[in-house]
Amino acid sequence: MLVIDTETYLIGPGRIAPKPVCIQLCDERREPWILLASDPDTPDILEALINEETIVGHNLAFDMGVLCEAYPQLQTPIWRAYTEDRMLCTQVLEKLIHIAHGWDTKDPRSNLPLKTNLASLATTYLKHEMKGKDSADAWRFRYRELDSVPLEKWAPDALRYALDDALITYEVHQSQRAWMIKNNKICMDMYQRARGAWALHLMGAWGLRTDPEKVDELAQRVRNRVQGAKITLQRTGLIKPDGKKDLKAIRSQIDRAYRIQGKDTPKTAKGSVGTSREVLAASGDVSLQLLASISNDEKLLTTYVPVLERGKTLPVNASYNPVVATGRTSCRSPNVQNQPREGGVRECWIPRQGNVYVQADYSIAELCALAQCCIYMGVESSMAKALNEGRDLHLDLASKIMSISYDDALRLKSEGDKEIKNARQMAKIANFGIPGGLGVVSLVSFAKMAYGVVLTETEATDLRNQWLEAYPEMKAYFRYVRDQLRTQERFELRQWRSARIRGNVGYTDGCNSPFQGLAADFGIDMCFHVARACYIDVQSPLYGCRPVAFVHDEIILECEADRGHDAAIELQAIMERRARAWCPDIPIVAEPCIMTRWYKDAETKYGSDGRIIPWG
DNA sequence: ACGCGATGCGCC
DNA sequence: AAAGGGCGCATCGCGT
Repeated sequence: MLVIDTETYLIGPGRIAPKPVCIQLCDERREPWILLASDPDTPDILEALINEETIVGHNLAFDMGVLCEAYPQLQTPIWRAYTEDRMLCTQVLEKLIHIAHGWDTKDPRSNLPLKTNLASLATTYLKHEMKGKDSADAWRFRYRELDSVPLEKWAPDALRYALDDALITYEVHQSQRAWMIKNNKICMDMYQRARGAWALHLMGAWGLRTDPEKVDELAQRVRNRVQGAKITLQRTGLIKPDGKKDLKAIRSQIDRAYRIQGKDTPKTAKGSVGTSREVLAASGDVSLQLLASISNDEKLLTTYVPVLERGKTLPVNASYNPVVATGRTSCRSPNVQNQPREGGVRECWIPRQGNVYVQADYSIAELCALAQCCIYMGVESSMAKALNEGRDLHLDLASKIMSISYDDALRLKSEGDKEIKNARQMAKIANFGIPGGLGVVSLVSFAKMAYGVVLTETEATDLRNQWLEAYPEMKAYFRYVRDQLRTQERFELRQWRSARIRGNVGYTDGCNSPFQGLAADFGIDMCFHVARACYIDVQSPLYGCRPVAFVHDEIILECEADRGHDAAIELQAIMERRARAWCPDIPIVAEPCIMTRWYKDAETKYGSDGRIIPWG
């Protein structure tokens, strides 16, 4: 086992893999040593080590990105080591440990906020304070001053700081292993997630660009609408002279408006007057309704437009979190996983000159994963059966709701029958809502929120019963979770196949996690395999493509325009193959397409020669 | 000036 | 028996 750490030039937009200054190493001898990046022997030494050892690092993906960029000869060895489960990130492992215990705010071992930076881990595991006592920390951002400077001339603190990081990482990792064993919480998917972290890091590092003209158009449009309304609202006192909302005034006006209507004032969880768009819109008050009408544009203007502006001149480098409680990933700075589908934000993202986006997503990934979970449980699954018969799952349920055969449902749908269309809509509500443990009351609001469908409680009850009848295995699925909770308030969940542990779950999260986590597992696994094809598989049609975004069941690559078709087909093939590896009993389908921008509902579009051409 | 809880809202 | 989950981000307002 070998710890690798690097000190580098500074990071900046478009510079996520900066030039290294030195590489520190530490193995079981616990005597860290250092290689100068400028030493011509360094890449060969590293190559030999990476070919042999299990490599450990804190935020390892960053260091591997640095090394790949500085020494192209290391690319293949690094990818091989990831593929052979010889790459391990202590930061990712720490997150898995937290999830396994079900911790989310404080680390009970140290009573400190739950963080995963190296200093926090040193405190928690080693009782070692990395900061404050000396000047070593001061070197953190100054290593570029030491580029090509022989080690004899380094300030002792600069050397010590660099070496300490490697040693501490080594010691922390030993402690993590001891902790997992002592608490019987071995994080079996730590290598898998380290792979995912690597693929996601590369996506963030490559970055996304925006279309300057489109961004300006959007910004202009949205700004005008918000500005106009704000001037009016300042006169009515709902917005203060400084442009900020006066929540006190807004809340009291909402209260008044609802009283006038003879309705109860909507309250939040903590008991204050709710101020959501829905509340404002239903207030019957013109000013409040005006406020509601700009809510959407305000969100675009404050959250999304500034990021799009940045992308006009520099790559936007999102940073991904390779694992959260359910097993999914998350993304920040910016969060490219929650770009609005409506309003023209997505369409501002464009591939670099001469490229197209090759994109694909899994269809009904989580439902497929749910069916596979039932099979893993040893339960016969009619959902799996329907999927294996190639049925559209929503239409299948719709046919059962209407008490007709699947073939008749297919025929009616193709004829544009209204009743079957409605039934299929109801089926979607059931399929997407109920697996997570939605009760009747919540199902009603879920239908309204997500689909604009108004259900009575009776209708929701019927729908839920029909769903349970169509998929009898789901009774066993829910029963398993209930059984866990018969003798305890919370329990420890073990994911199928990945064996990832999630501690401290109750009923609804206990229902959700198995299938959401399984879909997340094959999603991130797919990212790794796609990225590997893009970066090092010279034989692959994806070679040279660059993944730029991952959104749970969707991946987007930049690809040279004339290679789009072959890339799309290969992307689909890898995606379906990786899904199979996790869900061997379910045929999971990926749908590829080519786009000139990030369109929300792009579909596979064929040219006259039968090859896929850009959508939109 | 800054931190933080509450609230609301974007996505899958 | 009943029970959607879970991210990130911006804003407001209060407290230190």
